[in-house]
Amino acid sequence: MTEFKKMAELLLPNIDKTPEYYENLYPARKLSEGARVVRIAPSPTGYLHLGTLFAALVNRITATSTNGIFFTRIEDTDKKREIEGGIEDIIDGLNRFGITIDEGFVSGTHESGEHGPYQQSKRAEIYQTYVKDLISKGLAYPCFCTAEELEAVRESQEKNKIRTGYHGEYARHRNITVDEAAALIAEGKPYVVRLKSPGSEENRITFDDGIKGKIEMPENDEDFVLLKSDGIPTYHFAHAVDDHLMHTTHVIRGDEWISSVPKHIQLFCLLGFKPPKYAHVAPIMKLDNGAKRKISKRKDPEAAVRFFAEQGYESENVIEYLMTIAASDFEDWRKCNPDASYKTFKFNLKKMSVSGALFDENKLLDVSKNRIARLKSGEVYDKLTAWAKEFDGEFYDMLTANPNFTKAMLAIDRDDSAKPRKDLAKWNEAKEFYAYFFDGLYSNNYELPENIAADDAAKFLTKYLEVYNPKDDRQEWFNRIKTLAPELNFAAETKEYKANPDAYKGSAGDLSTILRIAITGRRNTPDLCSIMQVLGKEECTNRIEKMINTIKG
RNA sequence: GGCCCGGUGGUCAAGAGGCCUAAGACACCGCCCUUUCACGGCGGUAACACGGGUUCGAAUCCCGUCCGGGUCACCA
Repeated sequence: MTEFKKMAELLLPNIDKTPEYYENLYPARKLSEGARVVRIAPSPTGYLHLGTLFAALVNRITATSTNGIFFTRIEDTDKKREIEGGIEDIIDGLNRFGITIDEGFVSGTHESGEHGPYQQSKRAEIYQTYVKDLISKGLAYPCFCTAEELEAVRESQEKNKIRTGYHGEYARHRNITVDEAAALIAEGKPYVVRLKSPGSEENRITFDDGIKGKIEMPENDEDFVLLKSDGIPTYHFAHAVDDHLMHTTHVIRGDEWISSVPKHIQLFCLLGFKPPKYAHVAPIMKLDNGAKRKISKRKDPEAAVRFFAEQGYESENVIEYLMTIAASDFEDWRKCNPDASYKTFKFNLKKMSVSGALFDENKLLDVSKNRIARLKSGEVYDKLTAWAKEFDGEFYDMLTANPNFTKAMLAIDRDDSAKPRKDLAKWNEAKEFYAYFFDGLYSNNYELPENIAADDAAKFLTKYLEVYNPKDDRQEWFNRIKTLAPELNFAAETKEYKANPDAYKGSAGDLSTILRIAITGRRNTPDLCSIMQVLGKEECTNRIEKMINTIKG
């Protein structure tokens, strides 16, 4: 038995499987030509945030547009940082945004697929099998350095302006013998397993990034950690083993990983795996005191996807916005295909931006408005009440007390309009926007514009009550106001008034403003005639009388 | 600091040596439409980081400077 094999047996005596066993267990996928197998590998160390959602979306549409597979894998190798409910929040969150998952963790609690388990904490034996193989080939070894020792080396390297890290002559345990290791183990010393990197800083490696193009970097010469002292792999090692065994073809991930690519490529080669294609997505940025920086889940409330739900952004509208960032030609496509699902958009990784885009809430608002404007009142009702049910119980009760009333309200300037209003971008704006339809929200202090005298307002409203007919259509409704205009010394036609402003107190438009204030307490609202129809004769009459009395009293 | 990547209006961006007098969208401003607001229509302000090359010709290619971002863990 060689020294290396002895070392392997010493370190991992209980591992009796071989890499071949797993190679046979997870045979290649049968997929059509050009199909891409992609994945997202979140770690449950926090809640679903915008960056993860974005990466998931890009992976999802890549799989969709190539008839490939999109799977999820939970990277729970860092037990210290893991949070309760993290998996559920991320996976179920993805589902809520309409990101369908073909394989792996398809929900927070269920996994499916032939290539599992899809949770790294359940794959320890697999990783250890490959590590054992590496050790037995002299490509990995145990390192007994303590954190303090490592830190001391790093400090001295810094002081002497030497490249920091565990490489070359600084790789202290690189040539440790079996006997030495056995002695240390017998003493109960903890250790990690490191890669014995055959690389050199002098050599350059190049790879063709799916988004950024050709990238050239020094080869990895760092004896980085494969297995932590608890026997759990680091990200790098788990990535190589998992994506090989799961037959990932394209690794699409955040560009903070670019600098690790030399490690990853080296690992794939040493393990005898074919490396996947890499594509590194630029992060979504945020402006902070004039400086651009990666959006952070700790500092930025909008980084947590929960924020959008609370605000009442429709999840599909957030996706719509993210698509505009992911593909610069998406908006043009949308213009030509207003009704199509974004999933049918022909997505091309190569067209993605190489640098990070600033998160633009104005744009999100605009995209959302445009989408909501396309909805009919029934759909708006369903979505709005679904939101209110979760985030605003009081409003929910108001909305659902009389569904037909609420739907009629939502239909104003929407259902029969060729150019539907674009006013609501997110549901938390609705309460304020529609306040005057609800007893608990409506209030009125009868504030008139400066050019209208209270007396005139009262006179007009009194006369209006005499002719008010709730059955009027829009045209008749306004005609009635026009007919009242002359006797109050207001111009019936706006043009007339504008041509000769001194001859009148105002125009019919001003009179409708008085009515609008009486009914809604506001100067600006959607179509007043429709509002009055929805409110009904009794309510309108009451509101008008109340204003008359307030002015006179 | 080393190593990577990147710099076109306030934002997202089109742009592959001549089609660039630099598109489009968001935001902003103005006008028109209009019973208000919104919608819609029309118009406007506003950009190739800087300096050197290469070339008949540079936003586009090369070099340098500056600026920004990422990364240098028993985190992912």
